[in-house]
Amino acid sequence: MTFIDESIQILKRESYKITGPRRAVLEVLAEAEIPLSAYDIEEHIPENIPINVVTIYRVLEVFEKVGIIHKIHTKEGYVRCDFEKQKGCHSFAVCSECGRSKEFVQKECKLETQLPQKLVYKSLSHISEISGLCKQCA
Amino acid sequence: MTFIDESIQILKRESYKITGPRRAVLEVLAEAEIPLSAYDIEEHIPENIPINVVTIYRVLEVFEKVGIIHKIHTKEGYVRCDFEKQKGCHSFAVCSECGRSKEFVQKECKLETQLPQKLVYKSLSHISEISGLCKQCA
DNA sequence: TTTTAAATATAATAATATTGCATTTAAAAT
DNA sequence: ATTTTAAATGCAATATTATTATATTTAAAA
Ligand SMILES: [Mn+2]
Ligand SMILES: [Mn+2]
Ligand SMILES: [Zn+2]
Ligand SMILES: [Zn+2]
Repeated sequence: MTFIDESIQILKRESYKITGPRRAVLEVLAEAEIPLSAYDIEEHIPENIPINVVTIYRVLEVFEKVGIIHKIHTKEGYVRCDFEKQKGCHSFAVCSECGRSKEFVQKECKLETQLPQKLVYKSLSHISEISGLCKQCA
Repeated sequence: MTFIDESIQILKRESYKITGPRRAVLEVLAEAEIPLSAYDIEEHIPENIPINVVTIYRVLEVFEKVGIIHKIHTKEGYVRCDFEKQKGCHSFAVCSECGRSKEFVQKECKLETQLPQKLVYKSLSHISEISGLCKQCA
């Protein structure tokens, strides 16, 4: 199952329409090697079928909501979800130089359980990103 | 030792000048309850001694570099460092509603050691933020 | 007090994000 | 197939956030 096919399946299940702009953004993200911003994506869309950047912002909002993309905070961009790692903690290793990133699952994520009780935050979600140099940039 | 005094000490040790704008930003951050952006900080500076927002950007850059503030990625703002927790992993619990955040140390942060070897990222640093609702917002 | 590199202010520009509204369209209903 | 309609998009305007270049000021050392 490809990223695009699985994403379309999820969008349909969540009652979102499969539109040209959404397909186009999926195709860009499917090929991307690094996190992309809305404007980055706009630049990667084929010139013959341009898509307004406002639409891209709205598409990304939906994609993130249904869980087919992740925001990489240390690079201010989005990457496709690695669906094989869907069950875990959605942690990322991000190259501080070029931005290449890989999702990985922590066998035993103690983060939420180690949250001191006195902070009284009722945990809802968490992000973990490790920055470093990838093979190419090292 | 207050946040301001300890920060000034660190800035001097790193050979940065102690200027009016830097003191003013320290004072704002010392009082802040939530992460503040450069423009947020500008608004909190006393009207009689306004500071250009460009300067605030540059001040924040220095402050982050010397380790007296942290960027909260889930809220796009900065908070003062809790120096008592300097040795740990600089993890944060952040209220998704109001932004109130608290630094905390994971007794045993396995994040970097659990990074799969095949990712070949040579780890340099990492961020961990837990989102949830604080006492007031819950 | 003088000197000087560092820091700041100002102005301009760039980059990123949001809003309201008219128009188009995917998908369901007929 | 055709019609229907809520959802999605395009467009224009605006808002917000961030960066750059350069002249001026200033903290701290000499
Ligand atoms: Mn994931
Ligand atoms: Mn810290
Ligand atoms: Zn790299
Ligand atoms: Zn709160």
